Amino acid sequence: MESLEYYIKEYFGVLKQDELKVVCDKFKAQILPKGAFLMRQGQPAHQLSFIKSGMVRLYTQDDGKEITQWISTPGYFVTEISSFMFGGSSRWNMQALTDVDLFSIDRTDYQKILKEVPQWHEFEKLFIIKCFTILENRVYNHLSKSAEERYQDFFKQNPSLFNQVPLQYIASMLGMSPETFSRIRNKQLS
Amino acid sequence: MESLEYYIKEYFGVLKQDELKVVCDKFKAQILPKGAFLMRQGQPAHQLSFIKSGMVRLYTQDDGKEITQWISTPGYFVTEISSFMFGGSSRWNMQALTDVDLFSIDRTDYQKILKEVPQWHEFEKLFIIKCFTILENRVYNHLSKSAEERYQDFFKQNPSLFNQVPLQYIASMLGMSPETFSRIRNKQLS
DNA sequence: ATAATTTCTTGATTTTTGTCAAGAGAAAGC
DNA sequence: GCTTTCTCTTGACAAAAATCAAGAAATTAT
Repeated sequence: MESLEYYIKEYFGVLKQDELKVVCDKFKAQILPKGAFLMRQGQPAHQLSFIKSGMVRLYTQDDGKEITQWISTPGYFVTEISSFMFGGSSRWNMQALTDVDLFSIDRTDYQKILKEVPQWHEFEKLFIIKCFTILENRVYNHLSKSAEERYQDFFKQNPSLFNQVPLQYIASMLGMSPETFSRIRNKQLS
Repeated sequence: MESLEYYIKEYFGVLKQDELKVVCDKFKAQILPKGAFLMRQGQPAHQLSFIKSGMVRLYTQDDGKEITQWISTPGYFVTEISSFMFGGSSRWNMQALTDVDLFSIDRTDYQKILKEVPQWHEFEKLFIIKCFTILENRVYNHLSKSAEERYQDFFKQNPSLFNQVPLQYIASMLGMSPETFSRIRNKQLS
């Protein structure tokens, strides 16, 4: 649980120690084997999870082809926020790429946080603004950069991911075919 | 000011009438001529604006080339949220594409809203989650769709924009060259 | 109204990226 | 260990998109 406390402090700002405990206690440890689904496209997102170890892939499957939206790694939170907050159905699948250790909270418990930590809305707000800003940069990358530049930028920021997950998923997430990814990769190595 | 009240209700949820007044009164009418800048890349974003009429382009200029991130239209809010909320410098320029009628609020006044409308953090949170969700879809479009599909989707949702602003800006914002945009457009018309 | 500037289109060409197919390599299952 | 399955690479080719250049069209300024 220590890691969760650490990251909640990091992402959500400085809570009082007792508040931090209130929040963390609502998260429950959860273990999922490789291949298991945390969430299914078209169904409601009933939980928010913090990844303690392992990796989770967010992807959509539309008329056959799969698009990997994101790969979540230890130390990050993961959910389909629109569905989790407003109800409605999730736009993507969330599947464990490896065995995964999580701390998860369901919608009901999540809503109880507010009763005990009045500032919670503010923390959420600040957290989501940061996420929003990162996404804006991601859009910018697609407007201004070639596949090769997107590869390089992402590799610089996440070198370790490249030997932990199937590269085709990283390719998809960066908006290129596996073949293009492979060729760029080859060029970089030599 | 009626339109501002209407949209604040629409975006930020149902406030009490007196709270709504508190919020709206902090926004000041502002008129900018075509070509004027609301904000400059590299400088702090000191205001949040609601567009009453006219259009505003958000763009970056890096090593010569210009990337249009977004074109904001009447009924929407516009700022560089990271800079506005956290300080630091704005990632893009905001320039009036036409004469523009705004209601604007500066950071100082914005922060005062909280003192008078305790729920404001929550409204902001919900608002930003919606924006975040829209951005996620925009990323998805770049991962999964061709230039032509992005054109068609955007045209369906914003047909009126196409005869109101220079098309090269729309092209950039959709992640394609003006020439590609022009050819797709030609194909659609015939 | 005319001139100057900006924007848009079009063609020719190059570059980038995707697709298809086959095989090599790695990982998982038995 | 061996087999099966999944993943990655490579080549040949096709398609998509960018670039360059020139001219047409539209807008703005004078």
